[in-house]
Amino acid sequence: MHAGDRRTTLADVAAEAGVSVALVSIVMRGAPGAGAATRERVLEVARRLGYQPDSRARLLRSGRTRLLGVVFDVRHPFHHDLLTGLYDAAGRVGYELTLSAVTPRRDEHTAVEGLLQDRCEALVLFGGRMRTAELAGVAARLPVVTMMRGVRHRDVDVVRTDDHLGSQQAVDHLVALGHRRIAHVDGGGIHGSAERRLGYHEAMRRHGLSEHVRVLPGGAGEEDGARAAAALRDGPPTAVTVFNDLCATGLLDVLRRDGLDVPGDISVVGYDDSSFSRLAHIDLTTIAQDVDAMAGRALSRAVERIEGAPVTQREVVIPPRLVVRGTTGPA
Amino acid sequence: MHAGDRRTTLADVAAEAGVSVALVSIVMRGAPGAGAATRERVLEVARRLGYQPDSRARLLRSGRTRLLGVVFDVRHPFHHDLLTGLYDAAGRVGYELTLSAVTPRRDEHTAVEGLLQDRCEALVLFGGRMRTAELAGVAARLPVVTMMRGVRHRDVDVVRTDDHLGSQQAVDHLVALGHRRIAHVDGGGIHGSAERRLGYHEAMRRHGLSEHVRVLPGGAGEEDGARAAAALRDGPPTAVTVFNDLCATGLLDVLRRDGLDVPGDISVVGYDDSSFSRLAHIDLTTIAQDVDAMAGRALSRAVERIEGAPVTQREVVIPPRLVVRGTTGPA
DNA sequence: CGCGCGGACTAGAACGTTCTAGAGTCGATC
DNA sequence: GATCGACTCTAGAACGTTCTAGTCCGCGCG
Repeated sequence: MHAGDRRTTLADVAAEAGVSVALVSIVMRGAPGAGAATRERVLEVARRLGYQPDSRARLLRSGRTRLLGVVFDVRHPFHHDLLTGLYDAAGRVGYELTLSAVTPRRDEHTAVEGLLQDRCEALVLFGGRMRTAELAGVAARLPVVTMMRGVRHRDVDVVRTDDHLGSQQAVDHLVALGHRRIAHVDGGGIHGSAERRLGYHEAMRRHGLSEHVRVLPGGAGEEDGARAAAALRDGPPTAVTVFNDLCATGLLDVLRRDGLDVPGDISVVGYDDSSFSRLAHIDLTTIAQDVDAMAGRALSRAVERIEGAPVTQREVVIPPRLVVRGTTGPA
Repeated sequence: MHAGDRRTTLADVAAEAGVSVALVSIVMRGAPGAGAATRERVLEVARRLGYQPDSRARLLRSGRTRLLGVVFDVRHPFHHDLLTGLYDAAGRVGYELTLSAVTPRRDEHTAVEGLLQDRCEALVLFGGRMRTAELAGVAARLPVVTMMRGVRHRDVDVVRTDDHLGSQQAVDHLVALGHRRIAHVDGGGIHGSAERRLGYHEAMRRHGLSEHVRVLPGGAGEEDGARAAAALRDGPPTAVTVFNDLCATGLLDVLRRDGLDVPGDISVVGYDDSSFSRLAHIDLTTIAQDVDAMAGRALSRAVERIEGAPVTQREVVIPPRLVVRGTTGPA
């Protein structure tokens, strides 16, 4: 059924309507230069023949593609929120998005490679582990904006959340509730964990609580949180800030199994506002990243670079926001 | 920096290497018809000039695109698992994937439209609410495979899980544990809920438990599950099968707050094996869909249609699998 | 009456590939 | 020594658009 039949092209429509190909092109684009009557007739014929423009041919001819490549990881729920924001932002400035996913068996290089062949005008990379040198190599070809990670290279733009500030917001919230013995569960070597840890330190010092500083090894997974909870058994603090939500969930689980009441005996703050942290059953107080702001800024950085505007600020840092739910309460 | 400089093309490489454009094309494709020495030299030049093939031009010329369009919803975690499987399957048969996302502010029509312009050879649609008539309209243009929903139209292929069987597996599991008073929380009008409800009925009858059949109104969300739990307060059954995991989570939460022990007092089975159901804190027994099988079958259906193979089986139904975790136990 | 002007339309070249057909070279076979 | 085949390479058309540079026509104006 779909075997031999070529798709209808401008030429088909032109022949049927008895006009030139160029004129049909004009009509289809809504460009000026066609009479009202002809325009009407051409559109009718196009509809009747089921004409669909071929974006490849279109873009091939007109140098610009107005196409932005996005690399995201299917495993990271936050990336999906970000995609939503990015589609919105792209629509506003008249760009299209093409997506390329990273999966457990499809790495970033493959994903980026695919987008380069699609002749995107810029790349937006969510997180990822590509080395600065590799990124620079890509950035020599076309503008690259990375999100949710830091990159020290003048050709690579960065849009990220102020993790340093986020940790401080968590601590401030706990201190306001009367907590003093506040521990922090670390993220290990993962991107962002150093900043979150430093923010914790900073806030504790600011509140004159340096003597109560306590940092436990953790990680990005539930099991890391569970291990940290076990380590807390001797003399638990009254509150904990945790590297991320998943880790916080593992911690919470062990605490509750140990018979502790949350937030009665101990308060917990996560980080990321992952979708599951909203579940009534988990109901985790956490630090949320401002998705729309991040998407908007990433997009405008990309467009500025494409259009050759001077780069005023290579690194954009967005303040996060505390979301208070049920895992924090008075000391 | 990225302003005036055209990207390097085959012609540039050809000129620099002192050969014809056609030969460079041959070398870049790894096609036979070039001497070893020249091949080497051309590759070197291409690398030096940073040549990147232009997939648009390439595909434009060679009628085939070997491109499959995929429409997924950013909000649905299960779609991401499926994407992973689909990338794998596509890689195996030499097809590329282009993704188009549905977001809260970007609907299915927009997503499909974009893919049509990219000249995909077939479309794979995850779930979605498009009406059969609309789907048929698209399917008249190119092969369409829908997943995780039923469509009664001879041009639209379907790959889905056997929800009828899944519900029965849940009931069988509970009966094997000694449960007899087993209730079902319904999904309301959502796709798939009728089948899951019927499977429950069927299994209860098969086990001679028709007198204990009890169906409660529910839905897809946590709050629906919470409401169902409240409705159970007078004379709770010893076990419940629930429309999906999110709903089950809401139910669980209320049950536990009511002081019931799960699975001591009551067992709960969810449906979908959503990522959060694996969290230690939730640890939900559930019915999992076979992602790899679904992806594989969807892909082979698409390819068969593209290549004009006779359609032997329009609807592929994959059996689901029970995943036993911590929310079920002996009666 | 000739000229210029603007609107409607068209021919044909581009865009960067791939594909078809064929040209040239060299060594082996008859 | 002519013919063949294999191999390497090339010229040029094609894909479906958009863009540039027109042509054609009618009309108003000097």
